[in-house]
Amino acid sequence: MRLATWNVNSIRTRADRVAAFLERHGVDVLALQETKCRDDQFPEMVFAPLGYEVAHVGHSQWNGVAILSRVGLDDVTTGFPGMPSWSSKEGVDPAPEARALGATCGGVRVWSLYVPNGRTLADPHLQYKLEWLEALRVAAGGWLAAEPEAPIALVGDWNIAPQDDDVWDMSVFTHSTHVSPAERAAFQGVVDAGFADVVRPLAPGPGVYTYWDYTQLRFPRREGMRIDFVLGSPAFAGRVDGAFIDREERKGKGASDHAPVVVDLTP
DNA sequence: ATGGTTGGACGCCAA
Repeated sequence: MRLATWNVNSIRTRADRVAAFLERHGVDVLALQETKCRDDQFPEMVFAPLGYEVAHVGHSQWNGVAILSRVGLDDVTTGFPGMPSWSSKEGVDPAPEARALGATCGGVRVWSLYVPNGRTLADPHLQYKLEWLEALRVAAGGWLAAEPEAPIALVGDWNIAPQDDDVWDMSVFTHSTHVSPAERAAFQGVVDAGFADVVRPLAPGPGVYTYWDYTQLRFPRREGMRIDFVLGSPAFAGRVDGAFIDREERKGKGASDHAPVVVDLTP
């Protein structure tokens, strides 16, 4: 089974590109982040003829996560237990955002995750990000404790560069989110709960990234960040026999600022 | 070249 994750940065703008990606690589299950649409706006009609079922949660023009599968799509769950809420505006009650979607596809429990950005070190959004990751650690740890042999994949845009090699120049990030000790500790907490990065061993750095900012010619300058990850439970990780980052997808007109991350599982 | 991308709610916020 071939599983991929991709922060697509608007599914409506890039539906054709996503369809071409699915066909080109024979992807069975694709987790998407930043679909940037409501459920009723998701272009399911592009993917149904190709044989993919779609699960999506999107409340507005922000966030939005989906799972496309041609090997079954069961037990769809929106959000995880304990997931924090957020409101950017004073006077507006915090509510759960469209940042987590779970489904069982071909026997694998897949979670499409869009971790909050954090914005700046002083922004309340960073505290939200840390609380969100802590709640995920607790929830995912519980799933694994209940079913130690379950193949579970936590995939998506984690908005964290766990290692110095995961950015092109650490000196640029001295006062930035994504590399702070608190964020890295929150990421490590999920790893310590039993979920391993299954891609890094097969796509080692330095200089291997999944995201390049649209500005400052970051992509042609090869100035990127590794912030999109496939974290697998022991049963999942033990079945991984291939992985790559599709850097070609970042090229050309109409590219997302993220590249897809692809993992192959043995049957 | 007095800017520098892109996307979505079309005026600015978010990344």
